[in-house]
Amino acid sequence: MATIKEIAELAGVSRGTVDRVLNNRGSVRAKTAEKILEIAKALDYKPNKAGLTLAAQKRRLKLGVILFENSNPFFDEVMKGVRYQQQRLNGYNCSVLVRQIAQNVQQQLAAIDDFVSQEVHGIVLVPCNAPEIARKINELYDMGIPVVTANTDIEHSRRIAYVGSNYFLAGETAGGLMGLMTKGDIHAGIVIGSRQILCHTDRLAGFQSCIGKKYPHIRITSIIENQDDDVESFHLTEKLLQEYPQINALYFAAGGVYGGCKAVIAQNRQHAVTVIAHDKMDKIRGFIRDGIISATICQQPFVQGSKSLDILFNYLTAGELPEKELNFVAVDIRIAENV
Amino acid sequence: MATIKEIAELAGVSRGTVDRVLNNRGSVRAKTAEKILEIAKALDYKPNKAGLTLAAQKRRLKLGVILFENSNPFFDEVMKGVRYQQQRLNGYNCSVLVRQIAQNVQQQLAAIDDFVSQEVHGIVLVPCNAPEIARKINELYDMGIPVVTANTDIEHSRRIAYVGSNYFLAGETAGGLMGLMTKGDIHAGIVIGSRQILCHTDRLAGFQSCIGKKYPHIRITSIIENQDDDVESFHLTEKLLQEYPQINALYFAAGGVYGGCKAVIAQNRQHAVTVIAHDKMDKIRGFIRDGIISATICQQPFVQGSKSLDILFNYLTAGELPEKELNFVAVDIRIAENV
DNA sequence: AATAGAAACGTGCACGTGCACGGAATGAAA
DNA sequence: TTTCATTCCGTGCACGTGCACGTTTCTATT
Repeated sequence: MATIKEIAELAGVSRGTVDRVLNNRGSVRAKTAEKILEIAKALDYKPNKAGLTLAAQKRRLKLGVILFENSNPFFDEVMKGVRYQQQRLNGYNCSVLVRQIAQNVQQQLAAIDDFVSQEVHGIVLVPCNAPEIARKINELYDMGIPVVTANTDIEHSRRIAYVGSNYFLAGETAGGLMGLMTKGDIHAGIVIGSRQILCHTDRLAGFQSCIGKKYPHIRITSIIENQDDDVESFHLTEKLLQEYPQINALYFAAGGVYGGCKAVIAQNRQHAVTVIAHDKMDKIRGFIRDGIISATICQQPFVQGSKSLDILFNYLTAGELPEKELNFVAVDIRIAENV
Repeated sequence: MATIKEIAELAGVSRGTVDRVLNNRGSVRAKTAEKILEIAKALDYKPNKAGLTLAAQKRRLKLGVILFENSNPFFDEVMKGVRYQQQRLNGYNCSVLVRQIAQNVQQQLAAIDDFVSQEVHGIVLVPCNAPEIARKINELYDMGIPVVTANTDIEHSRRIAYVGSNYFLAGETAGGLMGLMTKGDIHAGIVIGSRQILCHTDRLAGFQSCIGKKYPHIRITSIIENQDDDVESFHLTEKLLQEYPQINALYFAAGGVYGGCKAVIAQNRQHAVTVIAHDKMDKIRGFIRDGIISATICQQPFVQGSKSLDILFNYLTAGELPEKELNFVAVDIRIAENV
């Protein structure tokens, strides 16, 4: 690997000049610059990462993470990934501040401002889907504070990267699993959180698309909304099962899986109903192990937490963006055996 | 984060002395050492990783990778992970040499010796299961050349880490999928590579264990060995299907999946037979997409290739071992939708 | 008490990069 | 020719660590 020093020697100039050319900060004669660029190209110069990070940590890096409070157990898992990366980055003299807030545009804006006043160098954000947030992200970008979105993306914003699921594909996969795990006439009920939330409707669309294309033996009987709430979910699912005794499959496209399963058990239908769900929080892990939930599709919360921070850190130290702006985590299927 | 310099100043000694104490290379008065250790503990000193890597690359690191030649397409995927990491590590002035050899103890020993004569600082190895190899690994360890095993582990050896599947668990998961994806009386045929190969028998044992415990509707009709060869696999599977017309499920526990599927299609049984297999090489990806293979369990070859090198590099630069000696890759289920 | 020898410790360089400061060369105007 | 400003470029330090070398202090022996 070529170093700046080597290039400088070959070009007969000093390291400083090479640095100016490579990071084009001007004040170099065109002829000299050309010569240096030529040599750099010939030697295939790539900046040494250890050197970059070392130089970058003159200023002790401060990163901020904003995600939703742990009313949602999913974010506990994301947090584990954040914690892991926090510890790792600590070894690079980089500190990570975490703020868990309610899912609320105003609070989110306030949290961002607070981080700015604390002079963080970059932010990982699970954005609320509002134009104010998108505008704020662009402001931050202009101020030189890069933002990485995690779990949920946001349109019309110059976030440097997104780390999370492809929700439509996850829905399709859920449909595929239900298709493979059922035979004969199937009457499927679908439980989603809310039709207002993009992630939920994306999954729903994917599911319907797959069923429609490949599995005509499955008929969608009813779609209900449980607001991601277990109590609500219990009652609505119970009502659904009573109203449609022919239902023999359920797809939980979002939260409230625990409450829904409880309703299935309360009706003693757990052997008659094939349940497909998402994620594998501790609360429902037992249901997966016992086969009450046949399969679940996970969005790798740990990876989301750790990777988003990693991307931000690399951007700030090495000035390096990931190849893909959209870093989709794999659609991860779990059944009783590999949960 | 505390630095050596800070500790030195607080202890009223020089950086060199602190270095000697922290890396206990002796020649420091007990009282001084104690004082330094105390301060280091109080400040929670952790060596800075960027500094470590920078210091380590005075000697240009050379790593060696030995895996089996691409007669086996699985290792092409592993190679992609190796290539990725190779490029990344290049940015740390670390070069990676790769050697693909036949699955043969003598050749493997020769390849190792060759790497040693080229003065590599560490080796990633897919080991042949032979005591000579284990002994060689221990020799290398004593010479200060650490070895990370990938894909297959080896007993009684002081490899610093293993990166690969838990084969028994993967087999159990295959059983679980077949159980979930079939109804009624099932007669299952099993095709493995060889009973001599530990990975294959581990998967088989896991599969049988799961079926025996949870899915009495599945009866294992016959177990055949195809030596991981597609031509062999085609003929044997064809014979199997002819001999047992009642077979309506197949588990391919190892290679030769392509040949086996071809036999199923040749018999026009693809709609009657539920096929579960492992891995998703390009060759069989079409079968997965078309639903001829209902599900496949992957061992994340890319991760195996990249992670093993990463562990080795971290060990050599930061002197850091992963928390777990056994780094199992997740049991990764794929169906048509998420392949 | 003198001296050798060992133990204990300090100093400086290397690793690769970024950046501030200052010096040298160049050109234009007086 | 001198003066001045601008462009261009070299030098040195910082970041954190490891290690070779050199120097000082202590202990033991004559």
